[in-house]
Parts: sequence; C-alpha cells; structure tokens
Amino acid sequence: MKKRSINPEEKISKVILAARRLFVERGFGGVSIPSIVKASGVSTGAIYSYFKDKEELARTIHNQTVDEFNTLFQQRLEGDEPVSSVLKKFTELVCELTEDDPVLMKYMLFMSHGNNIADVSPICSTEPFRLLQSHLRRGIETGQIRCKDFMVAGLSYTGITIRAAELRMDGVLDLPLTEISEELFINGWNAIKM
Amino acid sequence: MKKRSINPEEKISKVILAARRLFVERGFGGVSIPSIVKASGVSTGAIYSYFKDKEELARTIHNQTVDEFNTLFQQRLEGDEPVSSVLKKFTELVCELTEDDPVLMKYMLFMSHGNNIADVSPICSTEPFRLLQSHLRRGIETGQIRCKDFMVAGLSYTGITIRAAELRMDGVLDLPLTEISEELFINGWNAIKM
DNA sequence: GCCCCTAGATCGAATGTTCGTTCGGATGAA
DNA sequence: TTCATCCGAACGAACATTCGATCTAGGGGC
Repeated sequence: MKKRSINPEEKISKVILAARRLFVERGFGGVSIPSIVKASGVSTGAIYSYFKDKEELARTIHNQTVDEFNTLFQQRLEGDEPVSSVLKKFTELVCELTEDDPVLMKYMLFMSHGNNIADVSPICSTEPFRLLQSHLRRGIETGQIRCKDFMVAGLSYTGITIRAAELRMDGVLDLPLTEISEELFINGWNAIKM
Repeated sequence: MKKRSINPEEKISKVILAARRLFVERGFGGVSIPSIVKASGVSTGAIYSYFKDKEELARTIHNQTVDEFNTLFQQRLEGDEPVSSVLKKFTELVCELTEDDPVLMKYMLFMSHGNNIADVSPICSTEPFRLLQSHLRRGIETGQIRCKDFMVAGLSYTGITIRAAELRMDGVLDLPLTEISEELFINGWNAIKM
C-alpha cells in the first residue's frame, strides 16, 4: 500500500510521543496543534492525515499508553502466582517505570482525571487494575487478606505505590523509587494482609 | 474609598467558585474566560477588574483552596495528640470533604500535577502535609512507626486515603467514603505501625 | 423628602492573537 | 509519469485582553 519509502509509522510514533509528553506537561486543553508540530517535527498536514482531529489523536494516545502499561505488567506475570507476588510485581513495575519512562507513568497517573476525553475508559477500570482485583478477590477467599471489600483492599495496596510514584514525579521525593520498592510492597501488604 | 454599596466580594467569590469548578472539570488550559463569564454570571470586564489576567485568577484560586483545606484540617486538631489520632483526623477530613465538597477535594488532589501555574507551591509540600510530616517524625522517634524514612511513612499512610478519594471522585467507588473512613485509617495505620 | 451629580463599578463590543482544521500544490519513490 | 504522501499558507472560529460607554449608589443642594 505504502508508496513513500519514509515510513509513516515512524512519523506517527513521533507525533504520539511528542503529544503525550505535552499532554502530561500542560493537560489536553493546554496543548495546541502548532505546539505538537513544533515538538514532533511533523507538519500540520501530516498529523491531520494520520488523525481525524485533536480528539482522535488524544484517544489514540490514551489507548496506546494503557495498552503499553498493560503489556508490560502482563509480561511480568507467570500463571498461578501467589497474590502477594502479583502485588509485588505491580509495585516493581510502577517503580521502574517512574524512573525509566516518567512520561508513560505520568500519563497513567495524572491524565485519567479531569482531562476527560469522550469514549475512553478511566484508567482505574482498565485491564491491569481489573487483573489486580481478580487476584485480590482470590486473596480474600483464601483468607490471606483481611479486608472484606476487594475494592478497598485494592486501593489500599495500590494507593501506597501510586502515591509514591506521584510524589517522585512531582519532585517531592528525592529517592529513586527502585530503592524503596521493597519497602512500598511491605507497607502495602501490611495494610491489607490478614 | 468605596462608594458603591454592592460588595464586589460577592462577585469575586462567584467567579472563584465557578472557575474552580471549571478548572477541575477541564483543566487550566481547557477553561476560557468566556466560559467563566457564562458560568459565574459576572462580566468579562468585572473579572479583569478583580484579576490581572487568567493566571492571577488561577493563582488566587490555588492559594485560597489550599488555605481552605489547611484551615479545615487545623480546626480539627487539638494540641498534643497521639500520632495515630492526627492521621485518623486527616482521613476523616478527606472522606467528609470528598462527599460534601468534591470540587474542593478534586482541586486538592488533581490540580497539583501538570496544570502547573507559575509561582505556586505543589500541594504536597503545603502546610497540612508538612504538619502531618512533623507528627510522623515524632511517631518514628517514639517507636510507634516502623518506617525509617518519614516521607515513606507519610506517603504510605496518606496514599491509601488519597487513592480512595480519587477513585470515589472518578466514580469508580460506589461506597460513600464516610462509610469506610475507619477502615481506611486501620489499613493506613497497619501499613506503617511498628 | 426629592432630585440631580459624580465617580467608581460594571458592562460587552472591539482588537489583535492564536487556535483547529482544510486544501491546493509540492515532493519523490516506483 | 504517476499518485500516495506530505507540506504550510490560508480560513473562520474562538481566545485573552482592552477600553469607552453605561450604570448606579451615595452625597449635597433645595
């Protein structure tokens, strides 16, 4: 299909990465197409040939980012793990991503609220969080977890990890999260264990 | 000095409340002055007579909101309380505000990140959070709290409460937070206690 | 009490700018 | 040469901000 040798995928990717960075920096409403043109090096016309409008670009970025996080999480899981191990891997992933790909992590944590784009599901009800919840349900059934409500158990465990990532990315925490990943897991597990 | 009896304070307050609601709904960049005019019922000219520009309005809203939360928190504290009691009161305040004044609470939780306005301190380094930290330091010194680092202790405790508020306001949690306030405190305290 | 007068408060049309989006032409691989 | 791809000037809409016109409360003269 493609005639041009310059691969459009490469340009699309440049647009998405640049726009995602701008979105987490300034919020959806604070980002203009001209600023995306400047940041990505891709022309207005090209951007509009890839995406119907600014909102479709935002939707694409949203879905792609959630997929990316989901894939990274699933890759770390082996079938049939103890609940605590699944939770620990969640914390480890968030800690590593916070240091290595803060734009992805900021998007996951900050863009869900308020910057509501139509037709996208809020991040807390996406795959990785649903996966976590099914494991937590199992933990409650097997008596490993104290909370009766799996939603409360889930937010209590993840709240600690997520708050740490938020504070680290806001520049309030000086320690790299990879150094306190273990401690965050212990605190979270203590919060909900029987 | 003033000749006019109609108090501008009332209009200023209408502008601030309407704009704050819009800011948490759409983010700073997504809110236009015309939309504030429509939502507040105050004219463009009046708004610009109260505030130098849109950014000064945002700064005023920010400072006023942080002050409001801070005052509400301090009011609940009596001098010389156990650490766990201070933490419990923080959770209770957040839970009640989430139900009673979600706009204030959303502002506190969501507007700190990304929507960075120049010359305002991030919310996590404001008065109520610093106050919490000094109590936590005391808890570590007296051996009530297990964590060595008071920042990690603070985020581990508050992370649970804050995450609950976020999920509730995103419509993911069905239970009113006032019903699980006690449980959130218990989970948070278990996360950090000796 | 009544009526103008004044000056600050308020208004919204006007201004220049930037935005999102379009489209006719340029480009270059096949 | 052909045509999918890409470019950026151009367009109307919406933006932030300004400013001269309008309004109104409160004072002073009667």
